[in-house]
Amino acid sequence: MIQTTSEENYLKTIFHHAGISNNAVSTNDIAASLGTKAASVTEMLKKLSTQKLIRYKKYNGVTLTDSGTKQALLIVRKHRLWEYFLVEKLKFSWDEIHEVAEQLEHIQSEVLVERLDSFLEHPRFDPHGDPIPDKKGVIKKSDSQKLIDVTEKKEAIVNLVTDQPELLRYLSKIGISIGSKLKVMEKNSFDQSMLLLINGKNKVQISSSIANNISVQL
Amino acid sequence: MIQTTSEENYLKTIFHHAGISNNAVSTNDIAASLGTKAASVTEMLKKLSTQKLIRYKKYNGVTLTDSGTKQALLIVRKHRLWEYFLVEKLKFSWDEIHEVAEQLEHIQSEVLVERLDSFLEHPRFDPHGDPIPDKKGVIKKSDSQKLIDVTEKKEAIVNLVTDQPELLRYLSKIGISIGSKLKVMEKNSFDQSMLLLINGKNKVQISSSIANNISVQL
DNA sequence: ATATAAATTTAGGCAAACCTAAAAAATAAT
DNA sequence: ATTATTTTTTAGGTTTGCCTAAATTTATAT
Repeated sequence: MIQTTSEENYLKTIFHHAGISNNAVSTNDIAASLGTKAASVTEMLKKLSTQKLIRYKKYNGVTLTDSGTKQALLIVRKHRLWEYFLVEKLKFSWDEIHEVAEQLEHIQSEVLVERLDSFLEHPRFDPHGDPIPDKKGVIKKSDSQKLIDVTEKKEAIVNLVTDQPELLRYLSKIGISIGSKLKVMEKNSFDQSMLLLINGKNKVQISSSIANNISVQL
Repeated sequence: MIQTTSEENYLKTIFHHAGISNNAVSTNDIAASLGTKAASVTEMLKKLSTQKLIRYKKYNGVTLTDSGTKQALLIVRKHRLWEYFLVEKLKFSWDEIHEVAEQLEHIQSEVLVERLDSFLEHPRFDPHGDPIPDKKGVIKKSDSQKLIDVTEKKEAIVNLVTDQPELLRYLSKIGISIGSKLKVMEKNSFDQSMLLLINGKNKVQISSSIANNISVQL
């Protein structure tokens, strides 16, 4: 039942790529995310498949089984709890935590996770605003949507951003953080870029790929 | 400079066996502690030797270099800080913490260790009473305690003895004086007598009344 | 529809860290 | 001082997770 660090990283990556609807994920996408090569991914997929953590047919991409999803959610739970700990207790800033949380998430101890959760008083969202699955792997949904889907002239409050450090640094540089008020001034219809007014002050143009990685509440 | 988990475990084990005086440690002892075989140890010793972390001559045991000692102390620092965290913040009992601390000590992040240390308010001793090295690897000596209170397998340095001439004569006869290094090999639970290893050489059995009159520092 | 390109898998290798069995060196015992 | 025993090292394998290069399958384009 216990996974190696490498297996855990594969499960987590598949989970993140599959999204809520558990879409099939391609070998190449996994390789790109993990910084490995496609051949290595194929190898690992076979291994995870024999453990019934994924459904894998040659050339067809993979999906997580229920068991695999559960495992992935527990890793995500650990990652986000540790992130919360790092920011709330150890006073890390949110662009410093990713690398460390990547290591901490692999510590194997169920009791540790539950004690940590209690110590932190059962936080529901990590410092990026991402929901923390409970110990059964259940994620409570927030009624947020992607910034890219927000219609023109609407105002929204930033809810969560991905934990890619570069993106986080860029966003903080242009003045976007969790809680920022964004007003969509213009949406460029052919490249999906948008002009934002941030906290009623600064105007910034952002690309669709960035807008795609910011989640907001209206 | 960064060690693998395995290399770190070897360094830590050598450190613990060598004691404060950095005695040579045997291949077999390392293998026994780590649950590996002597052949595997030999292999790793070669590797650590080329990294100048240990001094290794075939068939001669190993000692840590200054660099190796420093690395070992930093691992010990991390281990003990995490143990303190687990007990003081997460309410683990002290017999639950070892396994988890064994994992946590390998997390690679200097800033994490220093922030954890601050968060815990710079504890000087872990829950077992062992001193926590500072960030430079310096161990502050604990206050002295009675030899009879030293736990099994611990090493201590003789600090002072009472001034009863008979006792002094007896002690000098069996090779114990101020500055002697004592390792508690066995504690007999019903008469409180103990078997000591003196300066890494001679084994001596002493009664509780003698152990009660020797003061040591860890 | 067939050629080209892209994605994926297979085949064969490599390094780390372990193993067993046999050889060599050091230590202990007669 | 030789022999016997223990310790350590060498030699040759194994597994995990990675790699490159070549083969295969699927997708794209003319």
